[in-house]
Order: sequence, then structure tokens, then C-alpha cells
Amino acid sequence: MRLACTSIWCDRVHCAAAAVAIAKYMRTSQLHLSTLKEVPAEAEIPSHQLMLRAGLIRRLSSGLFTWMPVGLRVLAKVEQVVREEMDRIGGLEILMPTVQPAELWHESGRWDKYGSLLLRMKDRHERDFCFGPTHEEVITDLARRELRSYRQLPVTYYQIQTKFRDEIRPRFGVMRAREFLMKDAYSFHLDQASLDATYQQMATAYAAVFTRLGLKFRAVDADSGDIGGSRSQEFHVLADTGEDALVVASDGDYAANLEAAPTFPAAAAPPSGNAALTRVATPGKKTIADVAEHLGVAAADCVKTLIVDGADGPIGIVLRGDHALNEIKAQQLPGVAAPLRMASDASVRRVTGAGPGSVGPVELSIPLHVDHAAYALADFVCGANDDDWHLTGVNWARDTAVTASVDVRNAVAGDPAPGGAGKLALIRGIEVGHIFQLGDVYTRAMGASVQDADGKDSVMTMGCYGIGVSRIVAAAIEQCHDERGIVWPGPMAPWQVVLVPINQQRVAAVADAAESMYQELTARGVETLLDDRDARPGSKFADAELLGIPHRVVISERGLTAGHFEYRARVAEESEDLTRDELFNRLSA
RNA sequence: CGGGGCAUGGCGCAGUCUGGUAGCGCAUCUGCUUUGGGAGCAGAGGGUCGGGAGUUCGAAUCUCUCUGCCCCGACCA
Repeated sequence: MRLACTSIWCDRVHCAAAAVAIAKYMRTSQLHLSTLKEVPAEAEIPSHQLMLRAGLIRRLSSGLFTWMPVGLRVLAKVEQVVREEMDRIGGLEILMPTVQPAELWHESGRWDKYGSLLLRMKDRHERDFCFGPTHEEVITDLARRELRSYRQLPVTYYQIQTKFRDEIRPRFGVMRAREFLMKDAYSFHLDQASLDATYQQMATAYAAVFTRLGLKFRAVDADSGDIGGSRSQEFHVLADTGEDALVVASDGDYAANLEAAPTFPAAAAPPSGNAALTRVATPGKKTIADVAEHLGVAAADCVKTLIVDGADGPIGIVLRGDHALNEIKAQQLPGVAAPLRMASDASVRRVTGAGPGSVGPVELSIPLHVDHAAYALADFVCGANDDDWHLTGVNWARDTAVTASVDVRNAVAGDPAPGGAGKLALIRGIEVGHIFQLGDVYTRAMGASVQDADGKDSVMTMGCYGIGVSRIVAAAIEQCHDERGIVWPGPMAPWQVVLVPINQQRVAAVADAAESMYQELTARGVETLLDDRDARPGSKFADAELLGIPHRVVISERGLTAGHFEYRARVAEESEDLTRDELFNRLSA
């Protein structure tokens, strides 16, 4: 859901520093490379392990990381691609403060709503501030001061800056850090049509960013979450280790985050079974798996009844035994409390007469929401509202008062896709971008309006658009690595080429040839790393592969004698011998 | 927030059960040799064993406490 990544200060000054860094450290002897053979114990997933092993980042504290020179080069490249694509669609780059006054958050109502994700602090005058986790309040404040006329609209501001979110559980290195680098953009409009147009431009720009970076990605329908507003889409880098489950249609281009994927009723009315309603003893069987095994039926022939808190007392939600509750859908159901809370065991017992594990929809007097798939069952099994007893042969029409069903479960593979676009498949992704149409949630709360053509005040409508810049770095590694290390897509690689002279400390011809090639490639604008360390070839090769540099050129005495250089792509299994001209052609391509 | 685990040199670990004054591999430094897949030999430096308190003649080891980090969970009906 949330964007998260890690952190560096990044304003224009910083970017200038990064550019200097890019120009300067090109020889490994100057670079203070510190690669590790062994995996640090703290790292669990490949990207985190490799970022530590390759010396891209160092941890300061939980969820806080220092970007080391090589990592910063990669981060700066991602940042620059994002900046160029924002500029291309007319975004205006600004830089807002990271520290924000509480007053603005009171105006939007989020000071209380945002909870402990917000890092709060006081200044010397005991005034409340927070470290910005996002900037809707600040930008809306800016917009209401700066924007006077509809003639100034639409406008899109963006910044690339450090965010801090006090995550419940930071993990996976910069993948879900507390401090991270984010590009956040905000657009302001007079009407919905204008917002639609910018939103669509932004979607196109995001696709351009991820395409340019060389990543496999997918745009998916999404829930808007805490930030508010209506329409939203997420951009996910596809990787099996991704934290988010996505559904994609077999036909067409429909895709959605699992939490936002609708499911549909199989039929208008439930089938009528003919089994007799029977009470069966299920001593000690609390879970669907236990009950199904005990009775020798499939989990899909059972229903489970969850009791959740509601505004006017507990509410039941009924699902097919093998299906999972979708919390976002659940908390949008009439009467259900948001955020979703499971009822206490005591209140479950009070309203059902049984403890959790023996609850069912038959003769249950509280409001019930029954999922479409559960409603499509006949002769099913459910709890009897009596401890250690279940019912079999249950049928909705005959045995309950339920006459309708709702969508409250997670989709599963094989479910029909919306609009008849075939079946859904499940894949995994890492959320690296999210675009929202906020409407007037913030502009209305904070009084951001302009004069329209009729000279009347008109509340602006708003969109917001985020990219997790630092998370992209980790996501790219997660998507693209092998047992030897990182395999950067070219546009993200810290260098395009690494030159590995062998025995250059002793063979002057090798050192000279390497230096000459280094100078020429650099002059041609090819980002080249010269491994001039007095190290054995094996360790240079291992580092080049760990660092994931796309192209490697070996300069050796025997190669020079034979008139060739050994070239090998990071993704290739074999090397090939090329002449100097062939090599330059290859590397310039 | 709940549960679990861990904390010993820069990194990875052993030693803790059964108390006796700290060890291995990698890395680092010096010298010699070596040079096409993370070199060999010889030598060296580096740790008040996360902090504090306690028990004991004696604590990395036992007790209490604090802190930090990691993992799992927050669908259970």
C-alpha cells in the first residue's frame, strides 16, 4: 500500500554533489569498495543481502540507512530518470520542508488520524511539528497562497525528497525503511476533466520511468487507503519475493492489487440442496481445516463466520471455508467499524452462544454479510452456535434468513476477471509508484480555491502521485540478480563497463592498455570503472559480478599479444575475444 | 502493539548448559613468494564478550534490569 524506501537528503545541492561523485570515483583504487563475501546476519531477502555485500548501503539503525558511493550513484540515476519524466509532462520541481507544523495537519484532520506512523516533535517553544511522511498539507497550503486564478490551472508541482514514516515494522533494508527517498507530485485543477487528463499523463510518465529503467512492471487498480480520494493505480515491479499480491486477467490488460480486486456472484440465487440439516459433534475442532478433516469434507464445502465489531454491535461476515477475508472490502460494508476489528471472544459468545470456532449463520440474530461464494453453496457445513457442534446439510433459503450476498473476500487464481476478460492469475509485485485522484478532500478542508471564469471562488480538485525512488533500487535487485550478485539493468548500473587489467602491476603494457582504454571510453561518455587494484583476477571478477556491472573487459598480456580483448556481458555465460574496434563498437551501441 | 530469537574484534561464527580471565574463518597491516576465478607462507594489530547492577575468591558464562537488532503475527471463528 504505502510507498517506502530509504533515505538520503536530496535537494539540488545534494544532486550536484551526486553528479560530482559520478564524475570522480572511477578507479577502484580510489573508491573504497568494501564488498563482503559473507551475508550479514541481519539481511533476509536477496536485495538487502546484495546491497550490503556490494557496499551500496550501510545500516545506521532500524529502518535508517547510509547510501555509500556506489549505491548513491544508482540512486542518483533513478532520481534523474524520474526528474526528467516529471519535467517532460510539465511538472514544476520544488523542495518543501521535511519538518511540518502541526497546524496544517489539524486543518486536514490528519494530526489525529495518521497515528503513530507520524513522527512528532516539539520545537523550543513547545510547538508541535512532525517530520513529513507525505506533503498533501504543505502543498495544499502552498496552493491556496500561490494560486489565485483558474488561468493558473492546471499545475503540477513535484519534489524528490526524504520522507520519514515510523513504520510498525521496518524490514528488508531500503525496501521498507523508515526514512526513504520519494518523488511526490501534486496537481491542482478546476474540474474533474482536467484532473483526469493530468492523472492520465502521470500514468504515462510513470510507465515511461519504469520502462526507461529497464524494469518489468505492471500498473494495477488499487485501493486509495488512508490518503483519501477516489481513483488510484499502483505501479509494481514484478518479483516473486514481492510483498504485494496482484491479480492479472488472462485476456486484456486488466490487473489489480489483490486487496482491490472485485469478485462476482456466480448466480443470482443460491442453489437449493436436498440434504437434511444435521447437528454433528466436532469436539475440539476449531478451525475450518480441523472441522473439514473431521467430517471428511472439503474446506470449500464449509463456511466460516467471522464476528467483527460494528457501530451498533457485532456483525457477522460469512466466507467460504477456503477463502480469505478482504479487510478493505469488509470495513466498507454497512455498519462495520473501520478500521476492521475482530470482536472479542466474550462478545462473540454473548451474541452467538458459542466461542469462536463453533459459530455459524443459522439462527444467528446479528446482521450478516455473506460473501458471494459462500452464498453459492448448498448442503454446506457451518458452526452450530454451540461449542463443539457443527451443522451439515445447511442451505441458505431453507435454513437462514439471508437473501443477499456481497463481495468481501480476496480473489483467488481462476476467479473470473471483470468484464469477461478471462480468468485471474495471481502474481507478486513490489509497489514502487502510486497515483491518486484526491478530489477535493484536502483543498476543501484547507480552503484552497481560485477564482473561476465567472469570478466566483471555486475549490480546486487535486491529484497526488508518488514514486519510491530508493525502493526502486532494491526492487530492481530483487527482480534482477543471480547467485553471483546483482545484474543491473543498464540504465541503473553504477557504471556501464568495468575494465579488469590482469597483472597490471608487473606488466606495463597491460597497465598502459587499460589506462588508454579507460581514457578513451570515458572521453566517449561511457561510464567506466577501472579496476586498478593490485589484486588477483579472481577477486576482481567476483567484485565486478557482485556489483552487477553490465559489461566487463579483461585486458591481459596474452590478449594484447594476440591483438584482442576479452569481453563478457554480465548476463552472458561465455566470454568473447574482440579487437579494440569491435569492442568500442560494442560498448558504444 | 503481541509473540519469539539474538547481542563475543570490521563481517560471519564457536565458547555460555557444566564459572577459572577469549578463540576460529574472512577482512586489515608488514615481509617474501605468487598472478586468469575471491593466492601461499611467516609475522602483527584489533575485543573492558551490548549497558548497568548483583551472586562469587573469580563472570562472556549464573541472576535481575535496561538498550539495541532480527524474525513471526496482527483472518481467529
